[in-house]
Amino acid sequence: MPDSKYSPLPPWQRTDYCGALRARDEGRAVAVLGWVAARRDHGRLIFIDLRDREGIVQLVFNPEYAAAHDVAEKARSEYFIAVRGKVLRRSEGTVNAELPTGEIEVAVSECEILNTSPVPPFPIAEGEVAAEELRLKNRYLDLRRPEMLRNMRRRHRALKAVRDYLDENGFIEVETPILWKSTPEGARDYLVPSRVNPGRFYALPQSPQLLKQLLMVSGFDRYYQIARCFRDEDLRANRQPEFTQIDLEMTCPRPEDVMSVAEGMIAAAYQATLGIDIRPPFPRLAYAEAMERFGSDKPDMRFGMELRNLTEAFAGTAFKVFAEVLARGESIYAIAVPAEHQLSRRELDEMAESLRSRHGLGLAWAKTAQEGWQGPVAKHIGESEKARAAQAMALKAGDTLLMVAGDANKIRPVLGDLRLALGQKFGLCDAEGRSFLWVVDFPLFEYSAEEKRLVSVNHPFTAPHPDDLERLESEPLRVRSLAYDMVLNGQELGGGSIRIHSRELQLKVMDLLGLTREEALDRFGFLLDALTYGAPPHGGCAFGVDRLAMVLCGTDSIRDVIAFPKTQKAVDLMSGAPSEVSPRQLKELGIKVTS
RNA sequence: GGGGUCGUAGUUCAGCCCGGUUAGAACGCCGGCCUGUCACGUCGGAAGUCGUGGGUUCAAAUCCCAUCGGCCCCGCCA
Repeated sequence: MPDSKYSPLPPWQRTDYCGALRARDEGRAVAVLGWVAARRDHGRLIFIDLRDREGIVQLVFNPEYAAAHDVAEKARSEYFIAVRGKVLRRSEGTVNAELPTGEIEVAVSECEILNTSPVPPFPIAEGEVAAEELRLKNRYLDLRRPEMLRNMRRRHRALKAVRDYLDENGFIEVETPILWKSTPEGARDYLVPSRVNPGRFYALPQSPQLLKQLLMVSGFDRYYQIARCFRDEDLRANRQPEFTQIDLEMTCPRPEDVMSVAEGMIAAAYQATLGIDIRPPFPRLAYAEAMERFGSDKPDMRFGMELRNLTEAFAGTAFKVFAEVLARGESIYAIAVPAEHQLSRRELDEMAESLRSRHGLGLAWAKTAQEGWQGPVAKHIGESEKARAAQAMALKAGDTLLMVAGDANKIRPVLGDLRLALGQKFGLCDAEGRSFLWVVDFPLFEYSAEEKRLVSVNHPFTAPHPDDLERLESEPLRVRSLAYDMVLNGQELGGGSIRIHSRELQLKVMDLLGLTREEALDRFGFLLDALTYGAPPHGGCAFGVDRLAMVLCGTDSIRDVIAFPKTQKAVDLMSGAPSEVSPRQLKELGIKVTS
């Protein structure tokens, strides 16, 4: 008698998923197949909780069916078994209200073990979380856990909704190459050697940016793709070397048109996954205002504690530290911690020390009270300045004022980080809160001190704001772009821009970025040529699928929404990738490994 | 490249500061008993390279150094 374990075909087909059985199925003869989640052996009566992707159902093995009962005695956790039996309504008092299937059970008449299992390296159950290293080494088991299955299904639902939405709005899904051209600007590329062209390399795309622009030149009018993107940079809790973007592009849109499509898309994803009704349009906030009020281009607006500019309030101050900064034409910004959230002297000192060591900035703090300001700097600050500051900040007695002096572009982000840290510390961020917004009017360029040249804030193909075109050469740093980022709770979900569709303007921007004509033609000649052939105005956006899935699943780790993620050292613990390859493979590729 | 943190039965963790008994607990696992459990119960049992290497010491899970790995962060991510 051959062991059923070796038969590639199950003895019978399932009629129902375990987790889908309900009281309405009472009396039906059913067949279910699944994994043993738990076994309770009462000697004569045996109960097995059988799990499949839809949930758990209780099986009852009665000694009357001796053969099935014998098999059940041998069954262990995570064995894969097939049973046939009858759905029975549970008697009064044995109903399990915790389970969706708890009103019924399957009385088993036939049972076969289709495969056995060693004791799993960690429990496969709701609410049990093992060390992540173990989970990643045994990812196929980790994915058996209901939470992970739920996350992956929610991700699927979101993408399905996005696809349906974009299809309904006339977008055509087009696949673009994974093996493509290295365009060294931005993140490091993953390179793939070409055997047929020794010494040459493909690059995996950091995004399909240029390809989708070319599709607009081709006349697709509206394109989208669920695109895998690759960036060889260090990993973070929300960053993997390969990730997925919803990439879309349209012909002749205004920024509002792209934003409106994106809002509808996100709303569709929320509706499909969580049944939550998101109501666009989202507020628009200019970059300059975001920096001024929140010290961030992706502000978390679930709470206040906004930055205020106190430069005016301290004009003519006798406080030396501030006076020196003001003399240099720099600024003083502050945030006020409301009286209901008190910081200890020690916490304030630690905060100051952290600012000093990480940014070389001093923190001037003062606690306000009826009898005046308290703190190390209080006595150096004049009463009229205090009054002006109090008015500017709308201070109440008991508030703590945190002030930083220096170059506005440097200190505002520092205060912005401080604001976020305090918001977290005091639990001001409502976990259920959803604060969507668009940040618009980004600058086109910023100055890179490291490279001593202008660099693109977004990417080199972003169109300048038409109102600022005449400043392009004279004051490039004051030119805004037609770019927009969607921000949710302080995290960038996606962003995009209207692109440059004129060869001349594109060459001018590349020139300002320090690219020579030759370099521009060498790297981007195909794009520049394409633009000459009646390229229509176009623009679009890209959204991070993984980050969206994180938000929808309520997790802080991107690895919880990716089936087979990599560790912080970019290793796949399950397969061992990246691994060494044979000398023969290397030789064929003309590659010599030197380290 | 840098900073922080964790690594002890299959699992989750305690023990580490202040070195000294046979390294403990819970869950899981194995065996016996058990016909209404669902975290079944009950009786018994097995189970450890204290990440690895070196050093200090009469003696190291414990102190020191190095190293490997997981995680978080800075740099990096147009």
